[in-house]
Amino acid sequence: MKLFWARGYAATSLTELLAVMGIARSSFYASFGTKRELFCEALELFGDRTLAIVERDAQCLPASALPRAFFQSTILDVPKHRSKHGCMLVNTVLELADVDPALNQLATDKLAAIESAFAQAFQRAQQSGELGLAHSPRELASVVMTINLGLRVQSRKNPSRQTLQTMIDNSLSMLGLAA
Amino acid sequence: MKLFWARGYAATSLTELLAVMGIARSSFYASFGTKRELFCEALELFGDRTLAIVERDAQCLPASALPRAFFQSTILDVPKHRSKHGCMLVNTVLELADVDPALNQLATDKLAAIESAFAQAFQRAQQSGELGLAHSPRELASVVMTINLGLRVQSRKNPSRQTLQTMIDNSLSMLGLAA
DNA sequence: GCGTTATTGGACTGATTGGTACAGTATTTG
DNA sequence: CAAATACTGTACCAATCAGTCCAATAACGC
Repeated sequence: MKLFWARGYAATSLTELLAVMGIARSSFYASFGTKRELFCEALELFGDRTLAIVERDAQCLPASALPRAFFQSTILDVPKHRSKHGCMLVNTVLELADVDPALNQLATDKLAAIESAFAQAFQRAQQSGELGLAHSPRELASVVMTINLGLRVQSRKNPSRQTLQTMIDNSLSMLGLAA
Repeated sequence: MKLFWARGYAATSLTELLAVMGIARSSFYASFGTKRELFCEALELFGDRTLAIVERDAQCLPASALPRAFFQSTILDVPKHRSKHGCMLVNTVLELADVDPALNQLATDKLAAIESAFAQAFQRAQQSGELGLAHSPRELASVVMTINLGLRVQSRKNPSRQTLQTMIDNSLSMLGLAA
């Protein structure tokens, strides 16, 4: 998963894959089928882990702090080489949108699930009066997601942590979610 | 350029390239050198055209209307198959960040030039009093850019024009740049 | 008209790709 | 210990890749 994450689907050769997995070619095909199947599994795993972060934070944090917490744990609180890899879902959408529609759909669905988790958290917060009613939960979640995608692209160029930090701060403050 | 734009670098084979260019293999290498060189030229062309859009709009539009005008002409005012291709600079960064640092740098630089054009427009607008001083021009430009990147990712999944339109509206309204 | 320059199509190379086949060797299970 | 299972290393396949070479042909300038 880490290799696919860093280098994308096409640029990851089977030989490299075998090297980092530490298994023989035959074992690979016996256990995982094709390269594409393994990529699917990796993508699914990545998506689930990311979704889990949002859902975990949603349980113990006020909704207004959710976006910042998410950016913190996916972009800032990771070793630099990790944050440089961006988000595997985003990478996949951009690499494969016009090449492999099925994989694009898989990544898109996972992103939608994450957005949906945000929307639900915002909805609960509005019902409890914790969050204003200026925008609908889905609108809010959509914008948070757009910014998230943008930040993930930003982190794939080679920015300093400081640059990322201020980009996150600026984005959130303009959203009125700086809190 | 269009083919590279749609399918990325690795997924575009020389054979496909020759087909759409309507030239023979030998002519290709005689005129353009390698596949990578052509990609560079295409990337440069794409970047320059995009930059030209911002600079044109900056001359005849108030700065507060600039982001919307940019999203309009790069995402909405294009045939659907075009907007689905996203932004070639963004696509390149995400595909090649960990694979070809030089190309990544080239795309990153072009993106920086676009951001810089926004920043200059915002600065002029602040000097003329047209724009508030709540945020610095560079901060504003950075956030506009992040949202731009996010929207380009969004448009690479398969969204309806309506979906894109509302995402743009929501993003801009939350920025206080809805104007 | 002729000579030069572009352009062609196709054969070819060497490398790499994902994927298969198989005999041999560990490892595990009973 | 023995049988079954898992895994290895390697050779191999067909396909594709980017890039080279060259003789034949077309287009152009004079």
